[in-house]
Amino acid sequence: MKYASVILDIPTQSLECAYTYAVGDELLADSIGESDLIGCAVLAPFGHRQAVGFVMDVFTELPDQSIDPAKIKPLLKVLSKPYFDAEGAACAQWLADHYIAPLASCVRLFTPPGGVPRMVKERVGGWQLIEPAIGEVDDRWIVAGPNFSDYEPRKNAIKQIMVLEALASGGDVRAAELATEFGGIASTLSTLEKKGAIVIEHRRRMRGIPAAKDGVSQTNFVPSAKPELTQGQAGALEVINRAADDASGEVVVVDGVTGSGKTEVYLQAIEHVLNQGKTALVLVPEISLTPQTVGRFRARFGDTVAVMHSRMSAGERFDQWDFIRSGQARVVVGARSALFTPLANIGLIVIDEEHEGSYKQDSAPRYHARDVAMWMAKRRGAAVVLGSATPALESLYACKTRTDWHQVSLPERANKKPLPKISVVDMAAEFSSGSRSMFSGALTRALKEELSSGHKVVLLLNQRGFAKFLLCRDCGYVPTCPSCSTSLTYHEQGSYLACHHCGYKTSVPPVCPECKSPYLKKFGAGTQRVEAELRALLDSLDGVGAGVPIIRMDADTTAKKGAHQRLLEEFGASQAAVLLGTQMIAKGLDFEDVTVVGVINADTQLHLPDYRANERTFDLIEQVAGRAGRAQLDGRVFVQTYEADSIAIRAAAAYDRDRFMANELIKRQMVGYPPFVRMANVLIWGNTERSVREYAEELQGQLEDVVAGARDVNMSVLPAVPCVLSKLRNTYRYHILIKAAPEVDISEVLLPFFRQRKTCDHVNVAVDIDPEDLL
DNA sequence: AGCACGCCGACT
DNA sequence: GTCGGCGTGCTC
Repeated sequence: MKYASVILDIPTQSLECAYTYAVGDELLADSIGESDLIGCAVLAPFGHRQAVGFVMDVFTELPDQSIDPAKIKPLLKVLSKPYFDAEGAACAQWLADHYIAPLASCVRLFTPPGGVPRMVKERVGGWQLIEPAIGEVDDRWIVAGPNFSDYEPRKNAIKQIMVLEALASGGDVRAAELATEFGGIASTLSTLEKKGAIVIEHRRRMRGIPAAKDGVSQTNFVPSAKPELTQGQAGALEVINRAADDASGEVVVVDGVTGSGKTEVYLQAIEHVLNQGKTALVLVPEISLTPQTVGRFRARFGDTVAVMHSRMSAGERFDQWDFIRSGQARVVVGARSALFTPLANIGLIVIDEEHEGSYKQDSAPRYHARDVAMWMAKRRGAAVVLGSATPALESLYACKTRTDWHQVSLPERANKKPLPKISVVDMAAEFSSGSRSMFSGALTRALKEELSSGHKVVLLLNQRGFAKFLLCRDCGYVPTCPSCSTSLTYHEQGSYLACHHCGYKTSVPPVCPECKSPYLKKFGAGTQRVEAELRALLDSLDGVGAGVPIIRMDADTTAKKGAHQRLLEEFGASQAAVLLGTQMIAKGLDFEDVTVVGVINADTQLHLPDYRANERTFDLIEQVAGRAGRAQLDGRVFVQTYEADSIAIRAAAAYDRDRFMANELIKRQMVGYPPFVRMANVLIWGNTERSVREYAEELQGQLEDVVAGARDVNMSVLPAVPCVLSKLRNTYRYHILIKAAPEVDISEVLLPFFRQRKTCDHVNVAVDIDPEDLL
């Protein structure tokens, strides 16, 4: 008798542990071999009803002595092919433990969305098993039959003749294609098939990919040319290849300025592991996952490239998932969720734009793709490449302090062009000299010069500043917390300033405490208003005028599917034009005739109560500067700011990351932030302020007991305070920050407490390990 | 005594 | 997530 350990797909905290079921021999015989039972969806009896579960492990003997053998029931049915293997099961368990998340939610990461059977509650009659609505789809293909050349259609059988001609000139055709061209052809085809002139074949179709001749593979694929590597690229490739050959989970940080050809290094490193019979996984931030990005990988590796991201339809994802599972896919390019596709034999995991916050999932399980990739690589003997023009401070610090992290630099652009000169424009000075415009004199002059000579301009509106703060327009003073060194956020109701780390509160000062100016501004401006002002400005400039289009790219204008792409094409096709947008335009754009880049408000996020604020500002400037002067034309960059003396902005303007990093590391060490401490953020939210606050305070006490109970652990629980976004979508939010020394495994200490904690009605609790932000 | 309600543990 | 067992407290 075999036994299966099953995690039930019922998302609740009280069903965390796996249940053991007997596996009947006839069940195995009817479905699949025993080794493949791991990862399968199964139907299991559970109390008086049935539930869908996933097999985590298979045993030949009863594994756990504590279970009464009489209670064990047999599994009823195997519902699917395996979604993951033993390695995947181990990963799900690790995710659940490390991120303190329900195991069922971690297992679900491995299943193709929409393609999984589940139990659904009916209005009458209780629970019902719903088999997946999404599965394989076939295309009908018309292929020449045995009598193809002999068959003579009647002269008036026009449709028959057209079909045969199409077949003779273009080879195999899809029935659907012929139908769109010639209209109803069903009877025509059946006649031709009867005569043996054609054969109709059913071939598996890949949704989202133009149908290829034999369903999947392109027969006439020619890989794109491998360009000669620069010295820097060759050096980076060598380090990566060595790490891949070492197969011990080493990490290589590729620190390459924009345009330095990081992608080519990835391509050749992937080729290296493919040649050894291994596979490769490439993660890209969701917004950078454009057809062009995928195209570069397809151009080199052809139809062995699978793609996986959240904007694909459920059908497309299912097809790609199945393509990967079949083993035909050798390279997977995708967003963070691609980590969980069934790619076997991974030799290399590339994470591009490694510093991007979107690699952290913001709902349970709150995993970070980089950390999951590193865990996987270690287990499976792969190497990890972290690529970025602005690697995360933590990554650079790890390279300096750990032997299994390596850093390689690509300091030169592949086209040998120098990086564009960055000018910092002090907006406080502009203001005191009488200008009230949001566009400085220097930027206005540059707009006029470049647009009138037919070049393009990119303007970035740094909108990551929804938390309002107070700013003195004369001296740039921003009120900060006396004990936390973060800026205070402005609260409309009650008109007070508050610190969201320690709870410090103070009233709004009537004049600037530094220079006594009454011009205290509450900060935060929208793209629409900037667009209107920019339009007025352009229309007033000689040689520019109303003919120059402004293309606005923000969350609003890119909401529709394909809008992002369309706006970029519009910008590319224009002569002189301005692209005005939020963060999303900071990276990946590659237009040859962009000669000016302007950052309207570089400092808004400097004042967010976020310990990464300086780093994010530095990154943003470096990233957006790389958009200028990518081809023959020289580029200029203007950074407008009220914080002209801020280290982040000064150092970014000088492309001096070492200086920034040295300064920032000292600050982080003093105030106690990563990489010098590890953090966990406990979020508490619910419908009434009082119940949330009271529960948060109770939880704080319990957590303090937990930490006190853990011996020799350097760890502390900060007081429960309202979140920066204290009221969000009608829920009230509190948080408790926990800090620990870097060597402490926070999850290990907190896990038992949260696993046994009873859920509380009306108040929800979530733990965020290594939080990306504390808002 | 009889019943409504809420809490708590079991479910393999 | 759902059920049933059990204790509490109110009602007939």
